[in-house]
Amino acid sequence: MTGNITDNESENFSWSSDDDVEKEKEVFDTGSSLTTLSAFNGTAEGSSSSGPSSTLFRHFVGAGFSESLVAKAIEENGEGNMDSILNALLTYSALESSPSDALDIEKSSATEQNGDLSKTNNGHSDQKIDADSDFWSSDYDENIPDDLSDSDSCLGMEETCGSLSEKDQKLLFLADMGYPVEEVKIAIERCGPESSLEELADFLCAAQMARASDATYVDPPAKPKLYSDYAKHKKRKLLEYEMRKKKQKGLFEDDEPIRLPKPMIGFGVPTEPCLPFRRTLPEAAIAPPYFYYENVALAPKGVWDTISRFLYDVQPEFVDSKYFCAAARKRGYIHNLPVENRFPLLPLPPRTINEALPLTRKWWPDWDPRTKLNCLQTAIGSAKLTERIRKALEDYEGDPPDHVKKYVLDECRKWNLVWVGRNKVAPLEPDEVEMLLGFPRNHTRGGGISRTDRFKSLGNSFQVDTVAYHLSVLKDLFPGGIKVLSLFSGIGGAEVALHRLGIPLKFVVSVELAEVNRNIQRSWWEQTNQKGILIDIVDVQQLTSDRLEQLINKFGGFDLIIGGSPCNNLAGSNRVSRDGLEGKESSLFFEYIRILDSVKCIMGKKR
DNA sequence: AGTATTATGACCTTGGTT
DNA sequence: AACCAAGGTCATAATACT
Repeated sequence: MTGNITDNESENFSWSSDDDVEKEKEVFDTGSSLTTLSAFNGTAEGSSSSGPSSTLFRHFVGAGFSESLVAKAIEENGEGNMDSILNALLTYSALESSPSDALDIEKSSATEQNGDLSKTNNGHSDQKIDADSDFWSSDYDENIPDDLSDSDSCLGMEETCGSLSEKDQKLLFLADMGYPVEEVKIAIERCGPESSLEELADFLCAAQMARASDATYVDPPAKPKLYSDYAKHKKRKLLEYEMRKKKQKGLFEDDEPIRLPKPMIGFGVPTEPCLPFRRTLPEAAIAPPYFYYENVALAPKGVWDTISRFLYDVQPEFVDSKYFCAAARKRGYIHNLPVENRFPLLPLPPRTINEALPLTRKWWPDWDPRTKLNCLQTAIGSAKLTERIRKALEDYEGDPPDHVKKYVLDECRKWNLVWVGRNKVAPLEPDEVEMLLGFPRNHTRGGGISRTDRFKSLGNSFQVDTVAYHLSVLKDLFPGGIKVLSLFSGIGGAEVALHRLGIPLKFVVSVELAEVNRNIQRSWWEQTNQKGILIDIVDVQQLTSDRLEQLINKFGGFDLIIGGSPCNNLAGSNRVSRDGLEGKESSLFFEYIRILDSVKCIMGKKR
């Protein structure tokens, strides 16, 4: 697979190969970044007004905008308003490039990507090249006119009556190409309703090829004629899509917003059947180290678009942990890990409430249809509430009337209450939460942590089985152990996941502000007889580029940078300060990308 | 002073109807 | 298109209690 990066093939990483973005980054890092960074580190405490301003600057530049434009955008929009800055930058860029060229708007940095395609074919672009040139080959250009003419009816229909949804259009179209309808449906679900025809076709094609190599399945013979037809349709469709996008959103909006997939299983989960999937990473994301970023899936509008933009335009993988355990946990993960040949932690955890909490079975009324818990949060239901529920139920001998059932069920869902006796519901205990999240029993117990803090720490953590499934591909890549930089690591979900996968932890730098969490992780580290080195860092701002360089020099770089930045400004449960990415804690996201970029640069220079 | 308890909506998505 | 209704969400801050 294309992203497999081992130490011995470090020469052809993309940062050294080409393009202006990288050059700019390089120049910037060797030059002014030092001053701005040190200024930032030095004055961060004092100029509390707008936190990571120079970090912002640096990473807008890192994202490919020129320094002067970034400076201008920040000056005009203020440091606090990130969206405005982004909009301004996108506007500048759009104005700079020719606005008449529809295809240039397709990707946010279309011109650079075109350059990439013509210049470099290494790494990830294999499949892309296939799709663009080989597969739907030849008469790409010549046939556009008569293709347009012979498809006018179709086009006109769509534009005038517009009754077909975009999804249905894609479905019909791909079905027309000879793909089975069921497969197309799966592809659309898996790639998301907003996925492009290219993505869908890639998906379907990969599935077919995978099956072709599978002895039990006899693939129908390929039909070359269809593919050339496809080339024509594809061209027209793409143009059409661009037109519609431009019409709907205007020039300055970004691409289609990221949508949540249904079902929310990302590139697959061990418990659900799915087609094999291959993905093509953006060029900029294919370079060591591996990174893995996590946050809540249901963030305010546009947040994931922004996050994705800062993480090299890698699309998030949205996964609901209800496919791994008995509790839901809808999260987005942006990573550059391979997605083939994943395997789950064994034994598979119980996936229903019934199995996970067998003692509740006896008391579970048949009018409570829940089989999964909702998201495990940081706060639990109050005693007053469970008392109210008990009293509401005690008035009736058998089944309560519907309105009481609804009240009880609503509260049970909202607070994840389970049945522990006749007419008695209760919130989960901390050890039950530990188990559901995949942590060893008593992971967060004792050592001076309060019960309240246990719930808080657990509620803020990874679901270990889910993350481990994604990280499982690292086991073959790093048989001798792995060097991890763990940001906002909390109670150490990432470390626990790697450990349970049997991947030796050679070297872990863990950044965590809360002392109770550091204690938990240190305690786990010692109890599991880890042979590697664990370095605690309290504040993420202590991880300056100097410090990073020092650490990298000492231990030879990092293999994996993993972390989820604080979500409390994004989470729906927050009634007070759901401020999006500009929130106080959410801004730590920019520390994540600062550190990721910094490590990439330092490690890049070493090679 | 630290911990436990409690009350406190809003935003987004989805699905349905008008 | 517009509207509505419903479900779900890695939380915060005031208050009470040790």
